Amino acid sequence: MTPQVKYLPASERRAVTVDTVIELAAEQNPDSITTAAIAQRMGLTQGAVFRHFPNKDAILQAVMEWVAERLLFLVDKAARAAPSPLAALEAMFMAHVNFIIKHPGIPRILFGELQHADETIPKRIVQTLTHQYRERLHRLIEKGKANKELDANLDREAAAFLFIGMIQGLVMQSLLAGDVGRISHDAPRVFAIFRQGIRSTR
Amino acid sequence: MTPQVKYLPASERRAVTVDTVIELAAEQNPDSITTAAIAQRMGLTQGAVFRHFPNKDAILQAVMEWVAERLLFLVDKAARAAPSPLAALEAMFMAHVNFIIKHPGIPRILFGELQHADETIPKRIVQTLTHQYRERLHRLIEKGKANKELDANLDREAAAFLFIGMIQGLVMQSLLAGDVGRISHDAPRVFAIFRQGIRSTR
DNA sequence: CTGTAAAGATAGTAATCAATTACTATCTTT
DNA sequence: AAAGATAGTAATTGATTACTATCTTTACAG
Repeated sequence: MTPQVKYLPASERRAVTVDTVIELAAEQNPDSITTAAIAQRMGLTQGAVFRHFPNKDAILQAVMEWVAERLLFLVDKAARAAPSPLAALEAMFMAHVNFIIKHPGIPRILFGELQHADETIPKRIVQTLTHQYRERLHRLIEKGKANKELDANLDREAAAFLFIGMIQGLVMQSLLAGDVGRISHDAPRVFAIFRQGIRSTR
Repeated sequence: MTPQVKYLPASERRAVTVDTVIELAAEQNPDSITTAAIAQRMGLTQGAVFRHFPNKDAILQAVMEWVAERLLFLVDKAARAAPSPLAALEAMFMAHVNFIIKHPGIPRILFGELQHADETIPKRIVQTLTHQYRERLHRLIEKGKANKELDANLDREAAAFLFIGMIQGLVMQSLLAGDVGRISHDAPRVFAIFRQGIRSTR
């Protein structure tokens, strides 16, 4: 996908490298993506990669930073455009799901990072991301309670948990089936049950 | 944990190897568990492992088979002992969660397997497992509908999805926090929302 | 047009890991 | 207790991988 152009300015090369890693992660186990594979996909030799990153971890770190920034941006945009807290939750959900459909490699990289036992820098970025993500969910849920849209007794932490869990589940099933397209089919149906679980009982 | 005894009969050695891999997976990235590490943990040399398994993949395969069999057994037992379909779903959920708390390495191995792009044998075992798991969920949901416990219009596939997704989410959060104990605290709260989402609206 | 700094190519190194092989220790059976 | 079977050892091999040192090409400013 990403064009194979030589002699890019350093900042562009770093951006292309990030794109390439995400692209490769959609096709193979992210942990087994070699610097040689990244270079080949860009049309460079392996050594050239190290002109732009001090080591391999720095590449992954750049990927994680891009993902965190981009995902939060898209999700915020979707939530802002929604007319009510509950609608915002659904919009956020669908925006997240669509982001994953567009970049199927990303959840795989995320999962892979979480596997590492030690506290790597990429893992810390994921932690910060999910923390900020949960904060947004908590805020929307409280607004929904004030709004009477959501059950006043709703356990907001558990609800935020379930929200993220739904996405996890969708991703896992699509990994199992090897079919990313299924997600867009299943996502609204799953959200419907969630909605029933959190909304106020009239 | 597993005792370091030499000259075990082949079948026992294979069983100990499986235990050891699950043990190691709780401590480090499953993909980076080397045959040397497995051997060392058992008190053997690296080469000895290959006396009992033709290659490394066969070890993982044995692990997956053990997990699939054991999980389905525990989950079935829990469901059978429950007084109603909805209670069975909850019992199944808690049995699954407790299984993971006891063996935190297992979900990590599972995730790791799903990452592989090609159709490996371990991946196929996971597919079979989740298929059988979903069948059980579908059956319980239909029973619950007949029983009037569950909403007659409930989308059973989406509900099964969400059920598995909840567990995924709990596991992922515990991986993030590096604290398996949190699961037992959060699991019932998350299930409560799920219950609200699927039960019949009286 | 040309000098130069940045980007990339080439050709390595050291470390790691799965797998193999020739040999040895231990158990089991009769 | 001898003989055969089973389990484990020690050393090695070939492949892979992140990373590096040195040389070459390109883009572009003046």
